[in-house]
Amino acid sequence: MDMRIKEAVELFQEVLFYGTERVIRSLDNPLWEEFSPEQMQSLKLIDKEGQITSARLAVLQGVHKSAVSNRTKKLLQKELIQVVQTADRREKLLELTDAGKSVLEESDKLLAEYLEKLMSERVDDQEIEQFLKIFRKLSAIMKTDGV
Amino acid sequence: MDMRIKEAVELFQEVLFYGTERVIRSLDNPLWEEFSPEQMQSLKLIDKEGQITSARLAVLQGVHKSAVSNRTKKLLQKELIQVVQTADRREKLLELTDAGKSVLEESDKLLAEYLEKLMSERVDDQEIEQFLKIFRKLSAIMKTDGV
DNA sequence: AATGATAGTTGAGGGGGTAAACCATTTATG
DNA sequence: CATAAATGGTTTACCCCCTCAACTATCATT
Repeated sequence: MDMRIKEAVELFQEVLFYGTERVIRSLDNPLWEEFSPEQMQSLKLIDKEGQITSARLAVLQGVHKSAVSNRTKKLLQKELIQVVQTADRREKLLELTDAGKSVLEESDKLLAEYLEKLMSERVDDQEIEQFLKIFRKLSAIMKTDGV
Repeated sequence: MDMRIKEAVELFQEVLFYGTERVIRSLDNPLWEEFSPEQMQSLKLIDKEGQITSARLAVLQGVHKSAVSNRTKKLLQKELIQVVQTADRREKLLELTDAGKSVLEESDKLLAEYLEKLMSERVDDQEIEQFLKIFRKLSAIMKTDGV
């Protein structure tokens, strides 16, 4: 039992904390070089909600509103998102532009190809099921507490 | 099959790309606030190898040598590592100081407690086995290609 | 000795983040 | 109704991370 925890600690650090970072950095597709992971995540979240406020985006990404404000400015410059004014003139709703939508689609497509290739090469069918199961669980856990 | 890939893409992004970051940021232990994840990873790698060169550390972390040089300077200032001169006077071997070792130990202990609590609460025994199995596989995949 | 390769450092430029101060606007309350 | 309090965002200062290219120092080769 103790050994298992020890192994789990090593694996969690290796895979989650450091491995992913290394992998992201090594992605050499121009799309992933032009837009940061956090920017891509913003697009994804905005897309999911259709329209979203800065404040909510900050909660979903788990960062301060100033971080979102900063990122939003960059996405606006790149013309991937646009702002819609609401009745409450303090708040601004963010939504994707057509360019933003196609960047997001393209990114998902690339990632899908990547994973599909990887899985077919190195992971058998039964393992894929287990992958999904474990990742569903992780996703659920990460959403409630932090891990 | 197509649906599974689609779900896998979502889950990978949610868990690996964004979830982990969010979790790391939410860790409120002073240890994790004082030292960045990359700094902790450096300590872990230096510990594993006993003594290590800048160049090798860069390869293991998957970053440019300048990034390592920069980080090394900070770890030296915090007195977590020290430099040993070799015959080849161009290269410097890094090794942990006693302070560095105890920081690393403390960090591993905290993480172990964290995971243990988490697992016992939300994950049953059989799932833990699956977790380990999947993460071993992921770790292996990440080490060879990037994901 | 001269050329070339190797180990690290430095500096510019851009990504990420926090925290606190600061507008603007809306809501609540005396 | 007017003033105080709360809310949504922006800005600024400061820190960490990274890459890329230029540069120093040292070792190895020819």
